[in-house]
Amino acid sequence: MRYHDLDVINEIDWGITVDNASSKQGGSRARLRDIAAHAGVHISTASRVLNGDPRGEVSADTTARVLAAADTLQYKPNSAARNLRLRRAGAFGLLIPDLTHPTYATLVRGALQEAEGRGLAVLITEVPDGAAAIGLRRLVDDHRIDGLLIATASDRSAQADWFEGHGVPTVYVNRRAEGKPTVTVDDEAGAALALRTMYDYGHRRVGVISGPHDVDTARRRLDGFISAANTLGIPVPVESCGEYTANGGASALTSLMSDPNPPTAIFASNLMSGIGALSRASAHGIRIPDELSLVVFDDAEIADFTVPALTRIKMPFDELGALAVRSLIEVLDGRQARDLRVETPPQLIGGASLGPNMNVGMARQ
Amino acid sequence: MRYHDLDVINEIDWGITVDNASSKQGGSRARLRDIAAHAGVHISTASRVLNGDPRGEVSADTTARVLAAADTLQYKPNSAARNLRLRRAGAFGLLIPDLTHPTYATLVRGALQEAEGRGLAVLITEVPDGAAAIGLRRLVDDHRIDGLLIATASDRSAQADWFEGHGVPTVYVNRRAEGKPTVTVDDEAGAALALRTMYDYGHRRVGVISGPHDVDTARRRLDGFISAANTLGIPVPVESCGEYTANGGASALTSLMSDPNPPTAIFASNLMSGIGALSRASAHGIRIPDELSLVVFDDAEIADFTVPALTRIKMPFDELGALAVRSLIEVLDGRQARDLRVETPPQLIGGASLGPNMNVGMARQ
DNA sequence: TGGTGCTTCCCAATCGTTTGGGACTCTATG
DNA sequence: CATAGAGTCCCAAACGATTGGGAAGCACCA
Repeated sequence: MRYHDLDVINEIDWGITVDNASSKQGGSRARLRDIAAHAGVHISTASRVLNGDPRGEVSADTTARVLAAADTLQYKPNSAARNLRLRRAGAFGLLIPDLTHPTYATLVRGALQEAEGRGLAVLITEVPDGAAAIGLRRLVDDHRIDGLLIATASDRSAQADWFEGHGVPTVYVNRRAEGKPTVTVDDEAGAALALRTMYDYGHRRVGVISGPHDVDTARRRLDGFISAANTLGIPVPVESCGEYTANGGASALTSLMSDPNPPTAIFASNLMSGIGALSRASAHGIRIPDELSLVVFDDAEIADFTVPALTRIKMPFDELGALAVRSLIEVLDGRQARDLRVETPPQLIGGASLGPNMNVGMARQ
Repeated sequence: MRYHDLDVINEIDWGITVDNASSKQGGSRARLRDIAAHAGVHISTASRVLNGDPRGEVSADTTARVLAAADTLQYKPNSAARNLRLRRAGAFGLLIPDLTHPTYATLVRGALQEAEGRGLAVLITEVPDGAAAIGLRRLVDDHRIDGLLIATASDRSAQADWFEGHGVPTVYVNRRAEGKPTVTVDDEAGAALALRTMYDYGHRRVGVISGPHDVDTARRRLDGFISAANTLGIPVPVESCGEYTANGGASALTSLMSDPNPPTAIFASNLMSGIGALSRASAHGIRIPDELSLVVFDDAEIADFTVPALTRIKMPFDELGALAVRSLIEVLDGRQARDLRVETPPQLIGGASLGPNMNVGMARQ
């Protein structure tokens, strides 16, 4: 009876007067029937020209008339009707672990824009790592989404099983997953860029604040960092496993700097842990970048306003979101898209947390 | 032909084999028809019991049978079909200016949770202030949303006209608007809390970094701050109009501190401008909180990891999002909801950027 | 017997599209 | 002149739900 009784809904009635009697410009939207009448053709013919039917057996003349009618009447197909007939939803789900993280926000932005351009809706759902995605399940149950973008890097998000069990086409975003379509950025290259930049500044003893080992991005960033170090022939970086959180970064920094032979530069493999590390360094009275250089993975406006501003690696997460949408579309089209990667190279953003290695003795170690 | 040709779509075919012949547990979902058959009643009867039809003329026995059938077959109504019949979308649009701002993320989170609990979808759209909401317009054109939540505080977002012209029920979130349903938090109380706290710490000469005057929240926070100052009988705060951005906050701080008689405490009326101010203070060599206290409006994880951590006013933005959804539902139900306000009081979060006024001479001014 | 009133359920139209299967009009060809 | 084959377009059945309007069954009463 009332709108909000969604499970008990019978009638809805708000302002929008629906003029049933072949209304043209009247209160309501033009239906296909209207434009068919206006063009003097059958409704199915109208549908065919509007959809570019593959049979393509409608004359140029009628095509023009229908198009003109659709234009003057400002016809917009009713997506509910179309979706019903087509047995689809015209929407994707997008699962992210945390809305407040700027990195995910950027990804979401990219996905939204790409989807918008294709007339697709994106239903965003926030599901903290380890939590059950009940809201998302409901979306699936209600046939509200055709496919799912899972942008959670953690292996321990048990979501996947349920959705696969229900036959929801899925693309994994920002992580690799065995035998499943994935979309990633070049995390290895980003981490390698961080290391090479540190190297160029004379740092030879470097540390890395890694993320949890059950998080795919954390593994790949660590790999990229270490193998770049190997390539340049500097000692294996000392690692401390953070939690991809500010607190994790903070305690990781303490841990790294309590080494008898501490690093002169540290790479934090995500933004929040980098911010936490910066904060903790300040608490320890470690001056950055004079005594310790810091480079963080990920970029956000905030990084320009820490003290000092963070030197950072900017990854194309907006493109990642967009590519994810395209990839899911391909999956839905039946094309087996596998591991896609955004090829836009990582970008070093200046900041002021990276400086030359002052510890000359170390430089030649 | 292919999924992505949304304007040219004819057929869709991915894995999900649809078993047309009265499938029960078969590949596809159970339809209403299936549970009707299973319960041995007509489809309309099934619909009536499942929806709690107001006519209420179905016997207890059949009711039980239908319910049982729906349970065993795990019936979930097809939302496209229901929406078509009901001439609605079962979804709201949510317009926010910037996804990466944690404040909006919190609001979004609250709205999502509330909507999820009611079986509603929320389509989030990011529209920077001053930009055209083309994506959102498309959602309206496609009948994809029943109503709209506009969470942009800026007056100069010209969106509203178009949507009102198209008869889209709208609720304004986080701002007041003449003659329109709005939902807000108690910005005045938050700002007043900031001032009273500063006062308690002995500050008498205070400054405020305000937001743009054409932004409603900025006006209300400034009002709350100033009138609290009046109440306590301390001089009218010096104001500098920022831009609600870090850069704006930074230059506002410079401006305030270049006063011959600078404030001993500053209130930044949003998070980013506060962070910008903090950064700039550091650049000026102003020690916080020893030489200058800083209290910011809004809360986010990041505020705990600036140096020093920010003393801040936390507002219930998640509740705001939830209330906004409820308000829009009321509007759709025809009830004229006007200016709602989340009554949860603002909360002061410690941090370390507020300290006692060291400038004793000023304290008694 | 026939009429009235309840209770309980079924019928069928409808929401707005898409699409396989004809039906009709030409023109070309044997 | 009959027939075939294009070229166009219309018909009608879906997609899966909701709902006003009966219809059937039964009890009651005159």
